[in-house]
Amino acid sequence: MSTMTAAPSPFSPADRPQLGLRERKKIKTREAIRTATYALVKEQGYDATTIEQIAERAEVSPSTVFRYFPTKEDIVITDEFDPIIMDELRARPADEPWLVSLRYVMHRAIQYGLKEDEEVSRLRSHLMVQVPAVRSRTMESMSVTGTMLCQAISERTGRDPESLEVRVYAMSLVGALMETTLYWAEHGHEGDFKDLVNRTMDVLEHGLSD
Amino acid sequence: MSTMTAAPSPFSPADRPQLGLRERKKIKTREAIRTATYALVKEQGYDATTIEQIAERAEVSPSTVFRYFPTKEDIVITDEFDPIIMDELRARPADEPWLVSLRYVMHRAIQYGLKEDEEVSRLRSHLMVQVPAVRSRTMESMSVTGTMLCQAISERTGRDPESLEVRVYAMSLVGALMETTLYWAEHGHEGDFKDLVNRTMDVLEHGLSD
DNA sequence: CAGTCTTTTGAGAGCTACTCTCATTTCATG
DNA sequence: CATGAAATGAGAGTAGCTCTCAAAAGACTG
Repeated sequence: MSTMTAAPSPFSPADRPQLGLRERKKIKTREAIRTATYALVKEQGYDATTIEQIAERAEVSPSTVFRYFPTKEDIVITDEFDPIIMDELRARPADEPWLVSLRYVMHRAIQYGLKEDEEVSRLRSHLMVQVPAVRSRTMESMSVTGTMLCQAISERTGRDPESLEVRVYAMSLVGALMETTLYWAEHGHEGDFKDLVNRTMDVLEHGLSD
Repeated sequence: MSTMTAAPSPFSPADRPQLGLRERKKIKTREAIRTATYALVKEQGYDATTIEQIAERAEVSPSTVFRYFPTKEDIVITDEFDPIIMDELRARPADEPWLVSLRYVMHRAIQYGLKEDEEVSRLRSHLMVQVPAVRSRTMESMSVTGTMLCQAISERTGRDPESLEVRVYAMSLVGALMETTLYWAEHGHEGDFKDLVNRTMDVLEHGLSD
């Protein structure tokens, strides 16, 4: 999911020879822009990094950067995890309790995301804390994740994905996970993120009461 | 709270003669900018409205607009409800169940906000749906509301306001209310917003199960 | 392989949100 | 009324982002 840590891309272009040269080049360009951005941001900080610099290092024109990413923040936050989470959720046995499935899939996503490139994960959540624009944009992208979750919940429970109840439920979940990520980053990424997620899920299940 | 509807200002400058001329002028300028913005946005839409136009109609210079509001979105979304909600929460009897207090205060806030200027309320939530930048900025400001809620929860329950549990709880609540506002706006503001909030609180209390 | 068609790219102009500086005006104070 | 502090306006400058158009590069057909 968008709030979660993630690697630039789950697949390298070489893995998809079935794609035409055009498509493969596009994927490479996309990765080049993101890699350049991460490097520059790490060197000089987010605000000091301009699109022009990113374009230069990625060896494309500034126009091309905007063609691939609508905003500067998107270069940092975009990931490809939403569909993966969806698939994982669908793959869970239908009789498994919803919250159990959710917890399991979250753990999988964390495992997957962190393994891919832990440093990028941390830089990203760090930026969420430091740069308001990135945080805003992340939250914005979370609403996409929320919509996706609504769909998943609907498939599992038969409820209307457009109903207020489902939407509220999904959004409160997404908000909670966002806060968990922030909390983790604010505390220097210490401790196991998985444990934090567990505690978060506990709060959502039982409230603050116990 | 920030996601909630609200009037430009709860008090008119005339009500505070104890303030110096300087302070009163500042309040007036602030209101003039906001009023001008609402009018222009209503006439031409958000994106088509430039800071220059706003400045012209408010009869100030563009520099002054930025001196009062850090970003264009802030002109639209800033409100003064967070402290009011805090006070209301503190005023509730200490032995009242937390969720009851919360529900009560939410209703009060809605009542208050809608009465002040219903049209502005609706325009604002409409912009949340239509303009991504406004939605992002609203979400951003919600984290402020979330922090405030953490404080309130802490005062009521004695828990650490910085703990993961409290923060997650507050943020899921805020996210849920945000989604409720969006839902209301997407459905043409039909029906009683109070009822929607009640349903939202039900979901938060009991989950989707029942 | 040549030629055509389509997609992608680069170059550059242009808009606007936003920042910073400095001179001027406006209010507060003794 | 004079002196000091704060708010304003004017203007220059930065950078994100959009749009247009012509050149370059991959895809397809005879």
